[in-house]
Amino acid sequence: MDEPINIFKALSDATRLKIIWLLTNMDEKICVSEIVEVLNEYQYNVSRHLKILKHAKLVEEVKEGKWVYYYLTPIKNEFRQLIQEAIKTIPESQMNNEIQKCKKLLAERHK
Amino acid sequence: MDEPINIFKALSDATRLKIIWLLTNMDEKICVSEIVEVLNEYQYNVSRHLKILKHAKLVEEVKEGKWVYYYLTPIKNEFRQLIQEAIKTIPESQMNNEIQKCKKLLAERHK
DNA sequence: ATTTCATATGTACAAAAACACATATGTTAA
DNA sequence: TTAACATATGTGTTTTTGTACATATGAAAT
Repeated sequence: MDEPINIFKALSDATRLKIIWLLTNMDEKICVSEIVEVLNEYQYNVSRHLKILKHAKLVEEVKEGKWVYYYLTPIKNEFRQLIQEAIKTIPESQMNNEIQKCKKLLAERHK
Repeated sequence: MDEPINIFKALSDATRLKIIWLLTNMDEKICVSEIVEVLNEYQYNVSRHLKILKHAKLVEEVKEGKWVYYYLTPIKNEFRQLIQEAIKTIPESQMNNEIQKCKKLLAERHK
């Protein structure tokens, strides 16, 4: 019962849900400063929210030089699977311009 | 974005998740006093939690004499559908004895 | 009509969560 | 080695959420 509650709690905040939504839809790992820019949120808040998501085992991190990249924890149970699918159904339109912003950022990154 | 957040928030409390879990697994409408007895929670707390679930549009109510029965709001979108399925995967074992208690109660009701 | 039962809610308080500012840590670049 | 950058965290404050007690409302039973 605790695992689902922690997951629901982690997803019940706009910033955190947006982060998960981004990771889900970008299908790529994203670093803190990119999230900060895309969501237009303070860096310290993003870091704190990421910590909560990590604690709920929704994301994991990998350090590369100065950057810390976050990505969705690989799915290992049906509950997580269904939650992920539910998040996928949240339409892009509800993310306003965040998604375009993020796409642009990631595109530049690959140059 | 708000609808999913409200749903996640509604489900991120043990009492509320248990109520939804019961309604999901009993597949029957349940009245407040039954929930109170099964979950061994104060009546006023159960009422308040039900109000939050109603506000998140997860449940609806129907009044029958002295009793108010609550039931899952009929599913009308994919998001809700997937969330419901996710809740279904939460194993009975994690509900301790609540489920047996509830089955007993409902059985007696039909006599 | 009064009591009893089922449910809801006002109010006060406590606990938890979110936020802001400053600052620390660690890494790369100059 | 110093400066600049990326990220994390300590601390204080505000906001939100959950809980408890008392009480209100409304329906059924006596």
